[in-house]
Amino acid sequence: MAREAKNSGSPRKAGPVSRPAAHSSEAVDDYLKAIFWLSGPEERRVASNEIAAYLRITTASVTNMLQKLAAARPPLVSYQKHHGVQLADPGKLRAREIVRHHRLVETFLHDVLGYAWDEVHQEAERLEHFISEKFEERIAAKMGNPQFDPHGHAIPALDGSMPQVEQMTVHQLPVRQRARVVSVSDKDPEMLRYLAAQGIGPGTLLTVMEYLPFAGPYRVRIGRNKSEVLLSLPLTQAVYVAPAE
Amino acid sequence: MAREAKNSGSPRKAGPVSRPAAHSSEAVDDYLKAIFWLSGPEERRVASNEIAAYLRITTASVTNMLQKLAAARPPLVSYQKHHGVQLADPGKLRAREIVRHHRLVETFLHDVLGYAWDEVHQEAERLEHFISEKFEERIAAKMGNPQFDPHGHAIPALDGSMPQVEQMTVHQLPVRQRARVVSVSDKDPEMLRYLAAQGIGPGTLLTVMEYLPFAGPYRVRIGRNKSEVLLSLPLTQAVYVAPAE
DNA sequence: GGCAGAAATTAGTTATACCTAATATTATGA
DNA sequence: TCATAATATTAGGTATAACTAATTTCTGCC
Ligand SMILES: [Mn+2]
Ligand SMILES: [Mn+2]
Ligand SMILES: [Mn+2]
Ligand SMILES: [Mn+2]
Repeated sequence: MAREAKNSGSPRKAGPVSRPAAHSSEAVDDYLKAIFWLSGPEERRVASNEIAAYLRITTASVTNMLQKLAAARPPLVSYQKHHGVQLADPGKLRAREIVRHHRLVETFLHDVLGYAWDEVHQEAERLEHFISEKFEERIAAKMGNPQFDPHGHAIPALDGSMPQVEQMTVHQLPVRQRARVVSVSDKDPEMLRYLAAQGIGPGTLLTVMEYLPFAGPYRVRIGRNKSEVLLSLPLTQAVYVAPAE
Repeated sequence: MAREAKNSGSPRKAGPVSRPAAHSSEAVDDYLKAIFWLSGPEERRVASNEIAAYLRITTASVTNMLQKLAAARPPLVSYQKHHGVQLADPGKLRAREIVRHHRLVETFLHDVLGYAWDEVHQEAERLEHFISEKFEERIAAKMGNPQFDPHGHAIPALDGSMPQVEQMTVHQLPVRQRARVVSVSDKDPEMLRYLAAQGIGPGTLLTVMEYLPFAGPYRVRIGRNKSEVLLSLPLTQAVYVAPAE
């Protein structure tokens, strides 16, 4: 992908390209997404450090890319040497668009193509960069513009807006406080398979009955008062819930 | 995409990668496809020249890449300096796999997502490189393992085999010889829209009534003896037919 | 057989995006 | 306050895959 530099004359592929704006590269997309997640809802500055760990690359590479993102016109990030970055508006918009792509694709793979919920993340992680606006629009339409992906994550709207859902992890949930599962981390397929086997997914009602000292496990009642399961600390941190009235 | 070179230590993305073989790059895929098409059914050697024109890049770039493809282990092409290339078996297999991806994706976009037949090629041209084997398998299954794409092109089987259909262009069709449209070139969206408007697509019965000297136009009867249309030389070369019994 | 022109290759450059190693800056705690 | 540890930046290098310009090889024709 070393084209479109000085090469305004002849695009490498034939056919009229409808997309007007120059698309950001996969690498740029991934940095924007990383900053988006790491900066959190309060949109705090993110250290090169954190980005490097998140993307599993060196801090030198990160510094390099941050300088490019800041030098882009319009700038995608606001960058201050030695003091981290923040997404500028264009960068934030692009990050949210990629998140929309990711979650729509996940939902599509799950609902339309019958993928298991632990299989969708990996494929979406790649495809999110390469689908067109038309593809996005068509799969969204086919599924009736879904609001949530298979893991319970909210799908950003076309304008980038994302409903902020009030939520905490099971780890943070007080004992005996009944709660409903909002979403589950999609990063670890094994964890997802295990949770599914325990009957835990978005919508599941649960109550922490007891947590044992020194990092659990947690004894959790599923549903009204049916079964009980034991969840390790990592599992309780991967399940997000909202207290039920 | 400058990873996976000396970088055996830490893959850039988290998560266990199920794909075992190192995937070829988009550029490599495109070269293999170009050689595949240019060498034709008789699999003749292809000149750097032709590849450069087909991919709209310089011959220097082509020479460079051909040397890499030949140096790969196992070699993807058989290359002799100044005497063009031929696909080696691994290259041929990969080329056919990409063609399978392309045509399955086109069919999926058309049949499942409701794309018009002039819109599918561009999107498939990109996605063919990035879908997984699972995605391929799932869309194929969802559509009942289709044999042909929306333009009438045969979809290679999983083992790479492609039925060789007997066909000629309308340009080559003798006058008054009734024929059935097998396939239509998918490269030019405008042409596809025009042909669709004339009622011409895979399966259409037609007869050349007359061709006027000096590059046409051709007077062509559509169906049994309903309407007649005029087709320019480029159009008659874009429509492939098989004589009807 | 030799020569001109076409085709291909080599050489050197650019851009992206990674890397390691060396250096600089910032933050902390004695 | 100031030395040291943690962070970040710079400098220099690699690989991919394009480019232009210079050079070489091949081919067809006289
Ligand atoms: Mn989009
Ligand atoms: Mn998800
Ligand atoms: Mn495949
Ligand atoms: Mn086609």
